Amino acid sequence: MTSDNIQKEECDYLESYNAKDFDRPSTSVDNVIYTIINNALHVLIVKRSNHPFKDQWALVGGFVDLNTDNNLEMTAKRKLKEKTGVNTPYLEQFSTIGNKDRDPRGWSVTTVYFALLPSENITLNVGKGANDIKWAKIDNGKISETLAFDHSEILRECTQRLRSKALYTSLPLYLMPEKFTLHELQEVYHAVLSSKMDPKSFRRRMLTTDLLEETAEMRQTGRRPAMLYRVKNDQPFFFTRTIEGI
Amino acid sequence: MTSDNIQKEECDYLESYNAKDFDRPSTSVDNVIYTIINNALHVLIVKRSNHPFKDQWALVGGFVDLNTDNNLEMTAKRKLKEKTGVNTPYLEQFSTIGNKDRDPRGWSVTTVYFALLPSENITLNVGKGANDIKWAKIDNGKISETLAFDHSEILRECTQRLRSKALYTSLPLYLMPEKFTLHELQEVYHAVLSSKMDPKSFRRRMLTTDLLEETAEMRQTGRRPAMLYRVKNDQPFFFTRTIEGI
DNA sequence: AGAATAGTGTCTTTCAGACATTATCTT
DNA sequence: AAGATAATGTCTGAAAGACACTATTCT
Repeated sequence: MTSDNIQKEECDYLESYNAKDFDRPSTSVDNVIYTIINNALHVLIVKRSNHPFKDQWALVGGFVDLNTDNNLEMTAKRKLKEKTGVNTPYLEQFSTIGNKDRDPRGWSVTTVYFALLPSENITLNVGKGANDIKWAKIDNGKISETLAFDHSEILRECTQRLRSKALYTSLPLYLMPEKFTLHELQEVYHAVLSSKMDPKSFRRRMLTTDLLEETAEMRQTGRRPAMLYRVKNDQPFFFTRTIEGI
Repeated sequence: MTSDNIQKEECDYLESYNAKDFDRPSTSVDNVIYTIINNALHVLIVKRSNHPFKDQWALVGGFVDLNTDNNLEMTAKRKLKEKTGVNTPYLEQFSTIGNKDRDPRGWSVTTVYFALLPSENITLNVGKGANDIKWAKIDNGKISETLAFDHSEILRECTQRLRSKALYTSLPLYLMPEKFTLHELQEVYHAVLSSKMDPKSFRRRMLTTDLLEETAEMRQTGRRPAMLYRVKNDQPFFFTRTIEGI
């Protein structure tokens, strides 16, 4: 058969193809949206206003809308913008969970993204499908609320991933406001890692790369003023060695 | 409203819920199955016997079967077993691609897994939906065949991921036969990385961890015989520093 | 002996760990 | 001066890089 014939055949096939002929799992996206508040890691959760799991807390997510979303990442960004009013500076696909038991309505697939945001300039908005929204504090990798579906497990695994990445990447930089001191940055690493690091090792690591640049300003704290830095290069950086907590 | 009432309400909701009421993307799984043949990295591809992309090469994949597959990983393992006759010693979820353009039939989501297998004991089988199957040699991150859908790009990105993981993990061990020499293991690392490593550094790294154990045998090569090793601990190992190519 | 492959000795380099010390500010 | 926070000096240690060297086999 010639290649032209195959193309003709494929057109005929596509015309007669009916997307509803086969059973398909439902497809959603969930976001684990992290920020830092009062030196502690927090995650954004919403209270569901619809069944199933009505009135329970859940991650920020929703079904893919085949009409408005060109791809999965657009679904993630749409939900994130709807709830926070901002575009996230960092969004990474974490993992996809699909099985027949996670949703009482049947076979369901969710693609989980995680986002890192500075907490300034965010105005929380309950948006569609929710009647409450809040930042939940992460303590020892867990929050006090029980989440809908398998979201508690997703949150635990995602936070574990963020933690292990903080040992060899600059990802926590995406949680920082525009200007910050090295000490403040180290506190954010501590919040993510749940462990402390040697200040000399930490500063050496941050300053020998080309990640930061000094501003002309100092943070006036009432004690010795601290140099304010800003991010110079907004690509994530991967160190060749991991750093240890204390 | 009491919690009992919510539960009752949820039951009513689920009874009236019809899974076909909303448009859903099609959901598939694709496997990037790697092995080593003649000291070169290869990937398993099949020739499609159905539209779309009929008679073109593609990764080993297929739609999720909601009746037989309890979760996404089962779909991946089912297709892998169907084509190779074996269960893979290593399977990792790589990434999920979902958009409206990747499949001419419309919005489609695929979850990509990658597998690492020793090439022994494999009997290739065309299985369903294919009329040919073969190992394609990966040269500089690419194969000579053009793949269906977005599979060429998926393969490129997945191979890049495997490469970067080889710099700080023991993953290439899953490509080895039961017994192997350190030199053979290093050759496999070279095939994955497309670059050479210092033999002293490589051996030191492999032997100071608890990954391998000596067998009582030597490989007779016609020159100085080499010690044969086997894997002692089959968990993947993460080194705290990356190794450099030459 | 010479070639080929296996494997080692050892010095250098890099960067983190440890921890004492100095610097700059306020009260 | 005392106290608090910011920042550095400097020694040690772990593991990789570089590369010359030895070991074991076959012809």
